[in-house]
Amino acid sequence: MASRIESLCIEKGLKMTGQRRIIASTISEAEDHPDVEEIYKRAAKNDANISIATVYRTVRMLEEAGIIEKHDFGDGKARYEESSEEHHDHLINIKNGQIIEFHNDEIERLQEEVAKKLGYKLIGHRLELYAVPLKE
Amino acid sequence: MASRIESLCIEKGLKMTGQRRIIASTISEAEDHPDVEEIYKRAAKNDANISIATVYRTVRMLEEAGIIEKHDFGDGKARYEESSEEHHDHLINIKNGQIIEFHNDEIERLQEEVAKKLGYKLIGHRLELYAVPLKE
DNA sequence: TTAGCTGCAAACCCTTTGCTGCGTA
DNA sequence: TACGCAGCAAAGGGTTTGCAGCTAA
Repeated sequence: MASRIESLCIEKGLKMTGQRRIIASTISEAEDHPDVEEIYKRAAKNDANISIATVYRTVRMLEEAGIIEKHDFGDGKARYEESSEEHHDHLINIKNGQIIEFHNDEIERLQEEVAKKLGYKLIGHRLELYAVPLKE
Repeated sequence: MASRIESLCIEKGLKMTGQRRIIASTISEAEDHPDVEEIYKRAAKNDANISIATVYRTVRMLEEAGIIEKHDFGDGKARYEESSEEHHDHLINIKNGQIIEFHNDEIERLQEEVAKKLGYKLIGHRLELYAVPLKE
């Protein structure tokens, strides 16, 4: 059966090539937030012929389609994850780079409120918490 | 009298060169969040001999000294502003790129709380609101 | 005097793109 | 078949760096 990503490609009249299938499922299976280099390495395990240019083109396409999300955690390279139903923000453990997802309705609400008070309509936001473990 | 930045350079045993003085006061006088190219252009009005490499080296030095703050609003280039007493976050008007500073104690408190609940001690954060004007 | 700084240009890193041949629909 | 796509390598944008001469302390 066609995966979620395949259905979306068909819907948009895009060709479902082997490379796209592999790159898409690589991101889908990732439980972390891999950068392009990492996606490329993982995808290459399934098809050594994929080029990094194709990975760049594919993640851009998937991002524009809203299928995956792009993040920038300040290390100069883009990281990706599959879009989820529930919006979430990220806490980055600065000791080891581990990323924890969280969601807080109250913060979300306050953001809308802040924007409104300043005379703006909130379209999006970026919230990252940089932290260290309380104890080892 | 020596400016705040000059005092800090002396304190750290750094040389206070003409270029550093100019770059520092350029950032100090800025009321926006200029990128390196922009700082370079403004500084060049006072001394046409400054090179962009020196601007890069100086902003890095000032940032490491905690004198200025580096931001990345997602357009691929670093932006700088003088560190202020009061911490603040940024709302970016995505219609025109204008940046508005704001501060919200409640959001700050909730961030600490979120981190603590996840077993972390909050060290820093990044919060940006992307928004459009409510009406023109 | 001398350690540290500057300017220049080359190098770097991540990302995008032009071109040509290939594969999906 | 035909148009979109892939691979390759070159180019692009922001940033860093090696080197040789210069300058603040």
